[in-house]
Amino acid sequence: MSKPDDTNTLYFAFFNEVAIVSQLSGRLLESKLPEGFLVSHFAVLNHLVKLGDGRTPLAIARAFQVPKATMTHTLAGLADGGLVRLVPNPEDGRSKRVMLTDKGRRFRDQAIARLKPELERMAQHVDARAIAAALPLLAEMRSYLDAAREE
Amino acid sequence: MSKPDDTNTLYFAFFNEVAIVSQLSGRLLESKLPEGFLVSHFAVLNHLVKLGDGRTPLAIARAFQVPKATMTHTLAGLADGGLVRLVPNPEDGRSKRVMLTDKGRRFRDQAIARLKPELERMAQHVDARAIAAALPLLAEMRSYLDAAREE
DNA sequence: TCCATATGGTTCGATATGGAACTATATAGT
DNA sequence: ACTATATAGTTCCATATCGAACCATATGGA
Repeated sequence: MSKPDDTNTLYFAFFNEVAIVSQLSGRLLESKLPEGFLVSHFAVLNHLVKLGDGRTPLAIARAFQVPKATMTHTLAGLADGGLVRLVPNPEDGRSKRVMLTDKGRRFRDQAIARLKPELERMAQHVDARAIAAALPLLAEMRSYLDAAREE
Repeated sequence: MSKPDDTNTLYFAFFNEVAIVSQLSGRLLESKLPEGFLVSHFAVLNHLVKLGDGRTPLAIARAFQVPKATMTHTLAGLADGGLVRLVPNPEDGRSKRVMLTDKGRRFRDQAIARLKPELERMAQHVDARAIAAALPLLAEMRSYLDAAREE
């Protein structure tokens, strides 16, 4: 039961914190990756490991809510490094499928290994249960923003 | 009491959601700003309105956790648009103070006004109380990451 | 007072980002 | 079959980002 202005302030504060956490966590992760690799590279590899490869560039772009031009570039970087292979999609001549290479899997595993101590330290300061509790809200907000975007 | 691997997964999921919400909210805000203005511009103006102007570029950079080179550029954009003025800092010859202009205040007010309907719709789908409940966690995570960064 | 070092800010350069225009293929309607 | 439209992906371009090197001023010894 707050006044509208307070509500605005609340949402602004929320988005502000989200932006800063995103900023800082990205930098932290990047500092653990080999020179020249970005969060986006890791995120895509991780996505493919977790959900399976063979997805199309567009599907991946949508999963991360980035423009497809951005994903083209990210995938090119991964392909340059031999971490994924782009193969034609037999089911659709316009499209491609993104396949993980062994090197890509190893890269992802190594990044996680290098991050592990960091996360363990983090878990001692920021309670995992609180993280778990906040996840549904973030997912809800994501899905709302995603829907709002297309209107 | 979960296994370490699950904990890793949890934190990754959290940061992933945070990154996407940051991405989407930024785009949404930007779509309400005049051509050529970015979230970073709005964020700085809002910061100055809320906490008072006269701060130094470096102080603002730290508040948003961006490199100082980035803030130099953001402030240059704002100054170009006449939304802030950069004046010498009488207390420190190396430094400057960032002053809001009337135009800057109006710009910020208008952006908020244009965003208002959006936020009201949002509040009907994503409960303000959940937002309020999640804020402390985000702040805690921010502050942890911030501290971890400097080690 | 001088020097060493630290700090605020800018410049430079290399790269990521994302919108718009484009190409190629697919699908739907006639 | 033919045309119109939609969709996957790339290319192009303008701009944001950020690390590193740099300049100017400040501060703290000796």
